[in-house]
Amino acid sequence: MDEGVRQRIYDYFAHKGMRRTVQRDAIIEAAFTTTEHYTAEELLEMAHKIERSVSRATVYRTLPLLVECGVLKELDFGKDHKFYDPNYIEHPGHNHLICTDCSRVVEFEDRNIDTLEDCISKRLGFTPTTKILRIEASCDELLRQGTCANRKV
Amino acid sequence: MDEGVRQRIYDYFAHKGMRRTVQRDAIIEAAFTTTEHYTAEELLEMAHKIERSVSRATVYRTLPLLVECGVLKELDFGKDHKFYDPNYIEHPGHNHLICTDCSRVVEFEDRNIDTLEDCISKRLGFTPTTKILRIEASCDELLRQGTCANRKV
DNA sequence: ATTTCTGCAAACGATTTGCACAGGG
DNA sequence: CCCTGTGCAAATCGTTTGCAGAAAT
Repeated sequence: MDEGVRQRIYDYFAHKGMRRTVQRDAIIEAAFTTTEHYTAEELLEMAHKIERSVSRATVYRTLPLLVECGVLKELDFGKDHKFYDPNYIEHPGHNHLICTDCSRVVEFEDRNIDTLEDCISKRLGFTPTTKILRIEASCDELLRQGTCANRKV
Repeated sequence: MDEGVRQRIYDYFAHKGMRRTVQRDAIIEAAFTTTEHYTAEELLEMAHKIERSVSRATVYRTLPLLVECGVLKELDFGKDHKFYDPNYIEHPGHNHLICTDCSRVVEFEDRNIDTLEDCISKRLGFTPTTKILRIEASCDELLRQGTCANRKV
């Protein structure tokens, strides 16, 4: 995982008078050795492989801290459970397109959308702090060829 | 409430072989006599004033039907509970800006955003079905004058 | 020694569901 | 009559929390 991120987390924890523990280390390690989105449950599973003593409670207690500290982004896909996105630090402005056919999530950035969002906010008398754009869409390839290759972009 | 909406709901219900009941009538009435967003619990409270016999279960059973039928939109503000938006039929493309200072929700439409979202989707090889844009923002007026008038736009 | 952390299991809160009865067609 | 709709209360499920012991500083 990126050492800058690790340092940022430790600094944040230290700043809050929080201690370093094997459980938290394992959770942090697990949280940033993937670029995929995950749920709390999935993170527990990943952290558990690194350190057997990690419990569900500690995962749930650590996740909000990572979000607070700005290294992890909480996502709301309209499902019952939340998702967490470790790619947020590298691509802070990225958005999500979810394929309604295969549930694949495509991340994308667009400077024009960003600018437009800022303009609209300003016009309404606000300064944006968080902008969430989620597009649900059907796969054109599936429509044309009857098969969704689930290809990486 | 709008009679076209009412008719659309009854047609949809009839089409599904569903019956008309005082409880559902009360829920529908309550759902469209406001232009505000509400939670299932709040809708129960409103429907309850119209017809005392409406129960929580029936509200929860009716809400998805109204969403399915396209007259109500389910919103995800990242809170624990869902919100429902009765303004969706009149302004299908509208988006939400949430004030982080006073929690007020401002609805807005923007043709440029719409077009841009379609273009991006196409470029990625998809056809958008649902586009959700949510902006969280701080109030400029509050910043300048130290007070947020919570004014209507 | 002092304070934060931990796992466990119980609690939580919004939503869903099984059931037996009520009521629309 | 038949079949759908209902309220109630219990169940569900992701997440949170109280607690007593464990570990970090």
